[in-house]
Amino acid sequence: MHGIIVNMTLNMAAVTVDLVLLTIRQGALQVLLIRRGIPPYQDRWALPGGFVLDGEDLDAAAVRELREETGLDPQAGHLEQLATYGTPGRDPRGRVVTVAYLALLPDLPAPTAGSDASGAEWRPCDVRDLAFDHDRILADGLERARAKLEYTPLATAFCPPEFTVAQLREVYETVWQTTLDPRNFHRKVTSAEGFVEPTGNTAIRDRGRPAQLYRRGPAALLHPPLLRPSR
Amino acid sequence: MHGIIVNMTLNMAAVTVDLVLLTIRQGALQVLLIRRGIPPYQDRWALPGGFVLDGEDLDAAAVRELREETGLDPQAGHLEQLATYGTPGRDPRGRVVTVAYLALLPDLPAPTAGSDASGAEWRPCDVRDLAFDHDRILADGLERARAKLEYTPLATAFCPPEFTVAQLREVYETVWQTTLDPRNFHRKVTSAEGFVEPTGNTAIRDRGRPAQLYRRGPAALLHPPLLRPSR
DNA sequence: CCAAAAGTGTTATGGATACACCCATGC
DNA sequence: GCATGGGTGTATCCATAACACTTTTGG
Repeated sequence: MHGIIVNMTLNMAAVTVDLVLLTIRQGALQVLLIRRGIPPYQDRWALPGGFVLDGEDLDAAAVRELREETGLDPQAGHLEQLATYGTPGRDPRGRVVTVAYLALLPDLPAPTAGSDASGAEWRPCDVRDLAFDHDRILADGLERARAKLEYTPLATAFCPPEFTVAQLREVYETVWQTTLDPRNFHRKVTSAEGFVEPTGNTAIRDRGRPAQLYRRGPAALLHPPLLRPSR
Repeated sequence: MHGIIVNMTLNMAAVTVDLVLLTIRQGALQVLLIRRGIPPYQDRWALPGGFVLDGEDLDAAAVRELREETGLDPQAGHLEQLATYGTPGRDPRGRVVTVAYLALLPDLPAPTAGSDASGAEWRPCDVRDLAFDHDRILADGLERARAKLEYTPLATAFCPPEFTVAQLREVYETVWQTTLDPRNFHRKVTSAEGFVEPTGNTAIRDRGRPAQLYRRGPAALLHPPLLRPSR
């Protein structure tokens, strides 16, 4: 049994979590990035992340990093494991295996308040030339987010606790880079079982008819799904 | 820079890959398991797996383990990363982070031929009480497989190079534990762009009309998808 | 009244289901 | 011919897309 432990030490790696934190700000899908202050990849943008601590679960490490970077609870949005990246040489300092997590978050009222890492910034999600293999991780996260909006109610994770159907539609339009018919969208959303629940309140508007406010419903899957056009 | 390496050593973990190898044998969905010969979990069934070698990519480690266990190329079926499990204490010997892979494989003509691990056996996929957290990993793999049959052509990964529509239907019926209308299934499969291609050959049958043989088509996604009944 | 945005009704279309029916083989 | 499984045609239903239309507000 102890022989196994000795063997293990031959194949050890540092384990990190990296976060793809997505939000919708200024009408665009944005990702939280850190400007690296030290080599390797000094002065380059990178996904926030850090080491998994001794005795810490992977999910817990992701939640901790999320809190440190945004001050948010995962409850306010959505956090899930994305994929794991461990190609030798992905980190020039040695063997580092990183477990990437994807988070969908509402636009923060306090912009990056409580942020541990000064130098964190929301950037449009079409950035390139990130540090390490973070271009690839970001691309995988974006594709996962786009796909999940189809068959889950996770678009609500981008919204504040109360939101209008139009706000929810803007989420879909922003993430998918399309336009959707407001009338048909309204019907689909309000008739999909457990997607949204009316709060009874109405939104105040500059002009036009006030909109009903909704909160996220209990459904985990959308029936029927909302499919991307042109597929 | 070297200071970082020193910090890293505080958070090192052994990294393994574990495989959820699924196939359809004797009309049932089965998973390849190993009977453990040593502690911990001696004499318990476990998913096959092993350490990621020095300088070896995660995917490469999964492919290597697949070859060692089944003698198969991933090309014969389908292999993809499933998820990563690193809860402290999941392995009593120390901190072990495992990257799980999911493979869908045709029924092997040579039963476990070329297998490195004697003691490997195909078992019905409803087994319980596996070693470590392998119950959970297997459950995640099964759910992933069931979901993927809906919107990808991966059911063909369970089939030999040439197969009939009825064989393909049996895959769906076995994985989803339902029955499907043979007539409607035939139409959906043959009309879904790029799902299957006729080879021109026909299958020899004991009785009844001979069936056309097909091979897998080039499509990566099914349009339209094949949805599970009763959702 | 007008503009603007929310929300409803209506029709046409395409996929899914259910099932009647025909086809090709072994016996 | 008969049994058996492969494969096609067709009616009905339901979700969608397109869009005319009504409602509710601010100015």
